[in-house]
Amino acid sequence: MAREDDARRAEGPRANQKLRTRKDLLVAAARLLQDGRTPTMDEVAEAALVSRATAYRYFPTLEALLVEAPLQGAAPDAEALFADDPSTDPEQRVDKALAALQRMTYRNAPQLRIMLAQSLGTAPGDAPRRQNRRTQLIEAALAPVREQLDAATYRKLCRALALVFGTEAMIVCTDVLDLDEAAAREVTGWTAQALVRAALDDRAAGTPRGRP
Amino acid sequence: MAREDDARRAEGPRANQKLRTRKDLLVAAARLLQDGRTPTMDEVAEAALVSRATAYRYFPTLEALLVEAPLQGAAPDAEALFADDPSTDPEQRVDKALAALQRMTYRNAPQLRIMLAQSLGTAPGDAPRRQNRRTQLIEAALAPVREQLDAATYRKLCRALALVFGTEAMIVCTDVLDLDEAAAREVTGWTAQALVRAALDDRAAGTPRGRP
DNA sequence: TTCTTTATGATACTATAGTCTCATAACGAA
DNA sequence: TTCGTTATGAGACTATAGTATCATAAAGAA
Repeated sequence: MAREDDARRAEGPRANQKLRTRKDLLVAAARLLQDGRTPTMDEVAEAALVSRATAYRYFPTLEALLVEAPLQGAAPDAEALFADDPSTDPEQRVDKALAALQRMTYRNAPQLRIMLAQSLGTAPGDAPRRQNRRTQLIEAALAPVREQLDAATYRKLCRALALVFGTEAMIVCTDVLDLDEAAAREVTGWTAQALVRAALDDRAAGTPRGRP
Repeated sequence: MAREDDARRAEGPRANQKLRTRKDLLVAAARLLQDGRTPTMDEVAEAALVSRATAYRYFPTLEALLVEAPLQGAAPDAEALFADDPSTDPEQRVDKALAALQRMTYRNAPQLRIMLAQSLGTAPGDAPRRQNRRTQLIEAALAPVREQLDAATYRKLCRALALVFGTEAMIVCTDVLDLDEAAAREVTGWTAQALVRAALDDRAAGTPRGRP
């Protein structure tokens, strides 16, 4: 019984002790990740006041530990974000959702980089599905106009916005374009706005590719 | 003279020998990467018929070697792509460039995934720069309209298109949206087209945010 | 050919990831 | 309290990344 790959639901004896140890490791990892560098398993274990062997008893790899480390400010909840927002302007709502997600993304950039790198390593087929925050957010922002667009256009807009909304867009802005957060905000905001308008124009024009 | 961090331009004596060794390492790495797994420095060195120590004389890290490994079908050369293309329609040219890059991207998807994962591992500051194919391609496609746009709009359009043109867009389409290559082509094509039009509309409207 | 220069190979070294084993200390029940 | 169970700590072990050093073989010039 040396290995217990998933101790998420602490069962059996000493459940509380195991939950505490697990939480201590995750909190320690998150705290070290905030500094922007990838800690070693030794460092996380030391910060959590446990031995390295124990750390490996709870997480099979260092990455598994880092990936589960809690994100600061949690994910922006789609429903909460628009709960008391009477606006029906899709551009405004999309911009609001994008801003919220981007704030979270940049705040947790080091962790998200590691999580993305991890998911890239495994084959896309058999891989554990990536958690998908963006789709909910995008659909919530577009809710007021969903009925105004035909299904194909709506789906296309959702997909196009997914290119702008996630960690990957942050990676492009940082690593390829060398932009800071404010500049990234500007570019992604303009892009999202252009896409929403284009979808609405598609509706107005009738034919998908038609121009006046 | 143990280290020679950048032997790209072989200078001094035995220039040819050094060029050959360097090329052998890159070719070996590329061949191993085709299989979809990340090779060790030992494996690359052995495949290239050199010692591990020599491999480190040419590339400071394994990552630096893998990142420079050549891709199948080379990168679509921006100048060659538009050399005998008289078209000045920016939408058409952008679409052509996007199609060419995407073909290459999907052809080398496994290798590009590894390369991206590698580059994500290191901090964005001190990391070895990622090779950047997309910017040249985008600028070549937009050459005919560059003068028609003010500098800020042009720059914004280039950056926005960078979100759609690279490996990251392929990752989003595959891992998040679960699209095949054809569907990805459709979404990115529509997105790029919308962005080009939006930039041209910005010009027509005078004020960046104005709508008729 | 011979000699100098230098790219290379061999090897040892440290640091970290990850696995495994065993002894111990702490928990929880009696 | 005592006692059995078990989470933990300590440490050895392998594999790989990366560095450093020294001897050798090969290139190129005389």
